Amino acid sequence: MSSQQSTEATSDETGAAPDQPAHRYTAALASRIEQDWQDRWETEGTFSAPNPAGPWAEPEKVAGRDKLYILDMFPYPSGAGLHVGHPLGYIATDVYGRFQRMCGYNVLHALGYDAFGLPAEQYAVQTGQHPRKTTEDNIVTMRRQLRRLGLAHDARRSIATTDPEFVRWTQWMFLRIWNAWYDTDADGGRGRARHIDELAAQLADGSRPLPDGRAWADLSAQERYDVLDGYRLAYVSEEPVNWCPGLGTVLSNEEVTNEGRSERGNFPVFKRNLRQWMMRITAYADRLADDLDRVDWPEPVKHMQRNWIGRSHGAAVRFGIGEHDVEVFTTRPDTLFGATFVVLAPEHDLVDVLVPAAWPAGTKDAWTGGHADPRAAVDAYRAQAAEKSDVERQTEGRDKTGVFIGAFATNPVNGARIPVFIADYVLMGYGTGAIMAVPGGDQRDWEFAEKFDLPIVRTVQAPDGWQGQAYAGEGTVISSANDEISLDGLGVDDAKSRIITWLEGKGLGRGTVTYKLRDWLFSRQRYWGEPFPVVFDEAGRVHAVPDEQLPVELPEVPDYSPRTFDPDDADSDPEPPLGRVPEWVEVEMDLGDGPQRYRRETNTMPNWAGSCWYFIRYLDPANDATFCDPENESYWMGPRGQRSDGHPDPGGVDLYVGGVEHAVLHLLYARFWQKVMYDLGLVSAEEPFRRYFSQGMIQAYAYRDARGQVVPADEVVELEGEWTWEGQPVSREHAKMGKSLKNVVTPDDMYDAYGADTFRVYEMSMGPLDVSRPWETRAVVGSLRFLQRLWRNVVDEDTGECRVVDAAADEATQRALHRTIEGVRHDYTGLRFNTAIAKLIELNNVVTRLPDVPREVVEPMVLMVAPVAPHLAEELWSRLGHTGSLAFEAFPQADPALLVEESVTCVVQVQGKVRDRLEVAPSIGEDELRSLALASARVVAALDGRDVRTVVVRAPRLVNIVPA
RNA sequence: GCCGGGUUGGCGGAAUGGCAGACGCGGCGCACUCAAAAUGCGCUGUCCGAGAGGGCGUGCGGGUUCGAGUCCCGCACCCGGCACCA
Repeated sequence: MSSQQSTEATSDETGAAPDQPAHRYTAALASRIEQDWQDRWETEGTFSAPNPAGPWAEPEKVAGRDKLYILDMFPYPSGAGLHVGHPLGYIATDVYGRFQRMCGYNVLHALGYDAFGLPAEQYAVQTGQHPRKTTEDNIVTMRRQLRRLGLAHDARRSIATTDPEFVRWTQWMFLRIWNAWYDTDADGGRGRARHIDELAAQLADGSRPLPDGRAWADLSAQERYDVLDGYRLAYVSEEPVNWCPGLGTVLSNEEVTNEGRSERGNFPVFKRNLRQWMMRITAYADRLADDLDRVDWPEPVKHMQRNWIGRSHGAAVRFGIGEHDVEVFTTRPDTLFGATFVVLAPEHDLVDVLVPAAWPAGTKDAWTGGHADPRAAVDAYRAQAAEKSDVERQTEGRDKTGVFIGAFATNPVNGARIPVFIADYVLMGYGTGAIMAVPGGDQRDWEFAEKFDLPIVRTVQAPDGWQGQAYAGEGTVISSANDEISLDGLGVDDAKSRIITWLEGKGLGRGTVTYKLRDWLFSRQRYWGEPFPVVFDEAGRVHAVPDEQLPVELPEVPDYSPRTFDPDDADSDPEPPLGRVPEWVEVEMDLGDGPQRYRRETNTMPNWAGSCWYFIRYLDPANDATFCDPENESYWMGPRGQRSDGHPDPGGVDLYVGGVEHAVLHLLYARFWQKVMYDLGLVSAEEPFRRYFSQGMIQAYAYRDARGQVVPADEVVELEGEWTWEGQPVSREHAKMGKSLKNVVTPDDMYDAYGADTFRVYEMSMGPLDVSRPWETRAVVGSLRFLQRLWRNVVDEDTGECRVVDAAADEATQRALHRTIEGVRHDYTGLRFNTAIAKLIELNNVVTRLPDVPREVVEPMVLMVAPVAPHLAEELWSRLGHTGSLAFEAFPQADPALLVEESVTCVVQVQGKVRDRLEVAPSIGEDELRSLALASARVVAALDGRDVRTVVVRAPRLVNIVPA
């Protein structure tokens, strides 16, 4: 802020610069007004939203009004505090909420904190400070910063995911999910989650057969447990993860370098199966994909979710390998005749069974990786593959690697004997972990075939002039026939269904649906998260902690870091921080069959857990009997009949605003969680977010000197188009705002130099809400000037008196006012705040030019400004003689009679180029306009004697004359 | 690599397939002032022209259309996500 402050600071200190008018709208005055109104809103409870039921029920305020539930993605309370990028979405939802409140809605808007997470834990590791302390301190700081923004939130509803009462219900919901299974037959085949006891009952009475055909009565307790466990929506399983013994933690792919080492510490990382909690989100794949049709979300975000779920129809085909079978998954069964080898994921179970003792005759040298026998080749290749991340393995264009495993498969359609490879471009996590390679139709297979000298057969006719290698497009099928079936001459789709029918008839395969979506890995080896509300008995079976004992709270630990191991010890097992507190882990409980010893789960839940349902808790945060009274839940989130497109409304939050970086994971997890709760009858909304809007990011410039060192952005000056710091030239780059880039600007800087209202107006006028843009402090003054001019139109700067007159406004001004009302309503409704503000500035500029300021114009203008600059508007509203807050005043309505224009400008083009403009009546007819245009001297000159071929008339705005 | 998005004056941006650059920042000029600041008024895409006026212009290459920033095809660059950062 240093560069601006020289002038602003003096006025701040003295209240007003010596020769400035006493009642000018300065940052100092703005701050006084803002804090006064914030105090008043707080004492009067202006923005406390009434509930229909429970302790905050105010039925008389709920009756007769529509409700509107507005939500922001809640922040992580970071120790770095807020920068000017964070409030963007909060301001936008606040403007929208204030606008809709003035339009008569009962608006609910609150903000909580997503307070579990790694940064507080890492800080704890470094300093020994308990994460709860750090987190609470940070929340206090953020609350203070946010209060100065003047957000119309119901502060009673602000909760943190770390609050014991919140954790209690998160754990309670986890147990409901654990105690549920997905009945794929329910609801006409759409499927629905049901209580696990209903499954046990079906298995017991025989209405649902056991997978292996045995009778329920014949099973041991352990066997019954295992069967049910295989159905639960939350389950424990061995899953491949990036295990880093040197750090003692599992890492995300992002934290693993291309060399297969940890980004932090540069330790080796091993791909290993570890025991993890999982959520069976895949059971919901179809509903998660289908129900996107029922929500009002940006199309690109729906697209990303559909791609993430990745539903594809294909076939599972059995290839015989000796006496074994391997099932491959393909989306292109029509290309089966072109399959010239089989590739398994290196981790595939069958590999060990299939590997022979020696290379078979005819093995090419290139296939062996230089190893003397297949076993050695496979082991070496697996070790190499284990060091790569999934992203890296799939990178196209990367040199294909793999090794022959010494076995041959039989292509079921033509009996061809084709070699079996393992290669890391095939992933265990997708399909069956095995593919039939069709180099003629798949570029990755083509590259592999070329490298390993394997045959290439085209089965789809590529278009004329095809220059590429593999052809994956539409076309006519060729070279695809045996004694029983021919696909030749068919299109791709027909060939697919024909071959699937044939495979099913022969028992060689079946049509399938597969998904890219994988089950959700739900456990973390961390301290600062929700403990799992379960215990394990001596047989390793899971038992729920009884509801009345919730929440299971985190114990104090001697050390917040996990146990670390010899960096090369791939076989070590993670020991999370909770594992180091034996007196917490070992517990004696009576779960119905007498006191017994149990072990607690030492993993914790991921950060996502709380964010899957926090918005439901806002509705009824003081309720200690249940997570939310059903009457409150259905009032704020319940479905409301049909959507305009005919789909049934799924219910949910009315407007959710947040960063597009959450467009896939957070939104998908929350949708899954919501659907489980819906299926179990716990909530009435089938989707959490009826409407979602993704906001852009505020970026900032960062500057580096010649050595590449970051220099403080606020000390960089522009000299003749060059950026310099202390006289040295520096380079500029687009970046995020962050301490390490020395380019942070905070809301507090803005409050001090301009006031909160100016800051709000600037953030909203920078551009459309969904577009990212760089922050530029020196442009903020434009918003201050706008508010100053508005202030000056109402208040005499010298006397402080109201200078508004009661005489009527002239007609042109009235027209301008009503055009503005119409436009601003439209823009606010569509979240186009930047253009709304532009229209308000234009209107204010019209008023500024008038000799007297008429009340009938300035009052609606103040009301229209109120959503973006609420404190200033409240102050002006009271100076205009009103008592009480304007928060519930009706938003102005345009008079249709004043919206029709007296005359319009008609553009006359010759061949699309503007040559003349005519002022005409809005009602002018086509023929009259055509004659007028053809008579124009400029048009005649532009035609330069050429004949007229066509005249396009779009009365009253445009005529386009096309010469011969 | 895969999925999604973007590219318009010196800068942020505006524009239901119909006047490109609303509004704001910055810059220039004028008024007020002893002066400066503040405020008000005017100009400000670019090139040619004294002017009237004209040529060119929305990342690059093509296409559709009476007419394209906007629609279609191809390309370049930048941003977001890729499942244990949140």
